Amino acid sequence: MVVTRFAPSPTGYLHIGGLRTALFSYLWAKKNNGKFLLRIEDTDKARNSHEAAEAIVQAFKWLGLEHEGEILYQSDRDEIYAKYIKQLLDEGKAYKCYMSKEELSELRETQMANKERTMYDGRYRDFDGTPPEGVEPVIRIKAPLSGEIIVRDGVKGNVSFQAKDILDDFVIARADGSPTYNLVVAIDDALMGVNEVIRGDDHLSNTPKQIVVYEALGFELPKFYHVPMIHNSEGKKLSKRDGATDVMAYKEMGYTPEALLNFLVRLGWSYGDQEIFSMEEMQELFNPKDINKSASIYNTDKLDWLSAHYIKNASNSALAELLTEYDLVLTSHDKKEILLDILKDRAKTVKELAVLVKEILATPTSYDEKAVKKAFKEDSIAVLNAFSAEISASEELHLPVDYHALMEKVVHDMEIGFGKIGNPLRVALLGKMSGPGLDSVMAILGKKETLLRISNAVTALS
RNA sequence: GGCCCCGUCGUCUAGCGGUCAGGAUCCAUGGUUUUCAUCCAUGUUACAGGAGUUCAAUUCUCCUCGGGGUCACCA
Repeated sequence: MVVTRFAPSPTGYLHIGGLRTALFSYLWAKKNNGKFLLRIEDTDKARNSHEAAEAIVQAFKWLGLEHEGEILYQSDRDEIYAKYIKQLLDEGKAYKCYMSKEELSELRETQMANKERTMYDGRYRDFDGTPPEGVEPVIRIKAPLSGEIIVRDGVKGNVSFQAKDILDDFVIARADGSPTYNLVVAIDDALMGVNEVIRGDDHLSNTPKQIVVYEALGFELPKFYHVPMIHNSEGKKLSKRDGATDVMAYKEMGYTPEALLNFLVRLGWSYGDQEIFSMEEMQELFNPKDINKSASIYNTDKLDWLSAHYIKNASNSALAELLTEYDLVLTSHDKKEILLDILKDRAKTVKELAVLVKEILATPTSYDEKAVKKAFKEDSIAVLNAFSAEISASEELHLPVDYHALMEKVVHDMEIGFGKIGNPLRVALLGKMSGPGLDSVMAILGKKETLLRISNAVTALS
């Protein structure tokens, strides 16, 4: 069984990059009928992690991603870590180091002055004398100091590190006894049964250290997949400074989960030439072996296109449901079907759709100056009045075709081009030059409102 | 700086020794439309550079260059 996890450190909200690795992990678990777990990495107790976890859960909920079981908090697991620290100590695989912070930084300075790699020198590795007074020891693990560590990575291939280049006896427990990251990830992943780790490739260089922990503890190594970073337009790691990185901001902007997820799944992953993926297809087709090796730049052009695509292809009832978020409760009285039919291929986001709906439903209170200038010629008032008269005289006006017939009649009777009625009528009905088909607009507005808008315009623009 | 990763159109990507280097997006043009949007069609734009290996390299190897990540008693 494939068990994956998402293990954010609590930064307050779910980040767009975090969401992508979460999505990859989720999809891979689902594809294999496995489990997708959630763990909060809050060994730093200063932060309010439960609030952050709540924000993450909210975002997952919006997106329809579900994690299995309870959320694990590392801050609740001190005894577990303590137990393993003790085990390593007892087995002689870790030891207490009494080096003070001052001594440590002194060592670093010397090493830097000599242009050497800064590393712990192992001075307490085999210490059995009397510890110095007044120093609370940290606990360091005995790391191999020579040889090779190979990270077998499903994305990058086998990456080999030389122990002498990167390792030293790193700290696994601070002076206050609290465990450090490289220890707890290994322990938690092992204990949670996580056997496929999908995470950002900024963790690749940490992986050898975690392998040291896995091996010291006798745990089986998971399969690693290190997915490339998402960069900003400057080519740097995407950060909070880069604008909309909070996933929930996309909800605010009017994007739907299906659009956002589809956008994200194609960032760094591909399946031939396919661009559109439903949630079902993602679960069916996703495979981490197809993840790209290189970083990608965050650019939301395609998100807009996808979002427009999904709105265009959504059912009217689904759209109406989405619109309730914008205080729009459409009833059949608003000719909901016609309204959404003509508007849904004009909006990139639900938010835009809401604006378009409101614009049509609201009686214009002003007329765009340029549009008036362009659309209103000498005979425009006469044409509008003639059209008005036709409407008033008609009993059965329901469908767009009914109104269209009247427009054609006026065009024919007055021997004018279609533009002669279309342009001024558009300004009268909508206050501007652009918009959906007028016959549909009038069918939505109904006879009474149509007449009102025409007479308003005639009065205002005569 | 050490170590590690990466390098195909502006962007997301396909490619896994022989392709007119494909798709999508963006942009531009044309068509459809009374307008705008949609839609359709067309077009511009890419293998970072240099050595090898090979009959043949975008593809394999090495070097250079460029970008990124990481080097904590942060995660």
